Amino acid sequence: MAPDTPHPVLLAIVGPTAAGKTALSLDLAEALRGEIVSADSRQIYRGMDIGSAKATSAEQARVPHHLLDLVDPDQVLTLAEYQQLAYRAIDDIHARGRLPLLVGGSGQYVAAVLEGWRIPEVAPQPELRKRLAADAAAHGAEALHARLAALDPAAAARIDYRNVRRVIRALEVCLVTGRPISELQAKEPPPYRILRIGVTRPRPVLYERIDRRVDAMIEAGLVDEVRRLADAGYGWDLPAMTGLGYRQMGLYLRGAATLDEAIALVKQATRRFVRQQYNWFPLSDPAIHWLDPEQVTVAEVLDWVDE
RNA sequence: GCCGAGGUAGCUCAGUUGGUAGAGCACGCGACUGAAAAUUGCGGUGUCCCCAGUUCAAGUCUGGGCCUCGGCA
Repeated sequence: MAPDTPHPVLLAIVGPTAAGKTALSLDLAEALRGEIVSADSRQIYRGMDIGSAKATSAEQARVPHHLLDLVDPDQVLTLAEYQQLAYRAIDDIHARGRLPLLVGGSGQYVAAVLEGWRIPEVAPQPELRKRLAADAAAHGAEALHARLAALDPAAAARIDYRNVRRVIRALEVCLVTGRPISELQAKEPPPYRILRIGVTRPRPVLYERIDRRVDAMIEAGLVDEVRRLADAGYGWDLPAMTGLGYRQMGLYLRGAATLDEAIALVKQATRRFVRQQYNWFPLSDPAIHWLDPEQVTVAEVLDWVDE
């Protein structure tokens, strides 16, 4: 047989919010004839542009973007659906002879794509979830967790009983399929040569950038954007409306906080989010080529990508 | 200036009859397989304003000082 054709390359740009992933990925995509596949759980919503720091129309004109504006804020796009769409977009970009860049800060989305999570094929069952949640409220989280332990000890051992949301999902899969969720979960790495670039900054610098970015979002009209969504009838409990910026502006619009308080809350929540993101993208991960945009030039990054 | 209240963790504060401190938030570290910017676990934080005194022992009692807030002038 002929030597294997090398797997096509997938460039992944990961890292915490406000570190500069967008700027770097635009430069790289232009230089490498690439197209951007967003891995951002907030930029999938139409009408949520400022708060989600979505690429502007000017930026989207520079480089083709995929997986933005997929659904309205009252619609749900599940992880499994996102994963499928991402693979489709990546394969399509490859087929056209271009380079896909997976860019985003939603750790779970990135992991699902790069690690090839095989996600149990059980769509959310709203009424079952409601029943289980009521159960937990009535008899306690431990009782619900005990139910899971009876059906799937391995899964129960991995999930804290107080994390009711994840206990419910695990139970949901076990009850619907009749099989333990822990047996249905697997990883099948996708057939790409994956290069991971992590964009990072010293923590204090990052926090400073967050503060400035939130201020810029306010100036760009975040309050109006959120008001428009609320006026359109999107409820504050929707997943889309609980995102950073939207939730806190909601407090302001409902009179539960002053604008200054709401702004401070956005900044604080974003810092917390950054810490959570580093759990998905550890600085110690040898698979990630970390860089600080202040320390390297795009040309140097390109050299590295070329190997 | 007088009267009152107060100074304890980055912030807001709790601290029993004296036995060298603790909550929330912040902050730090983790988990994560169809809600994930969600949900969730763990963990420090420290001249207890300063000086002197009483005491085996002072955040706690006494005296003095400094500062903050409120009221009255």
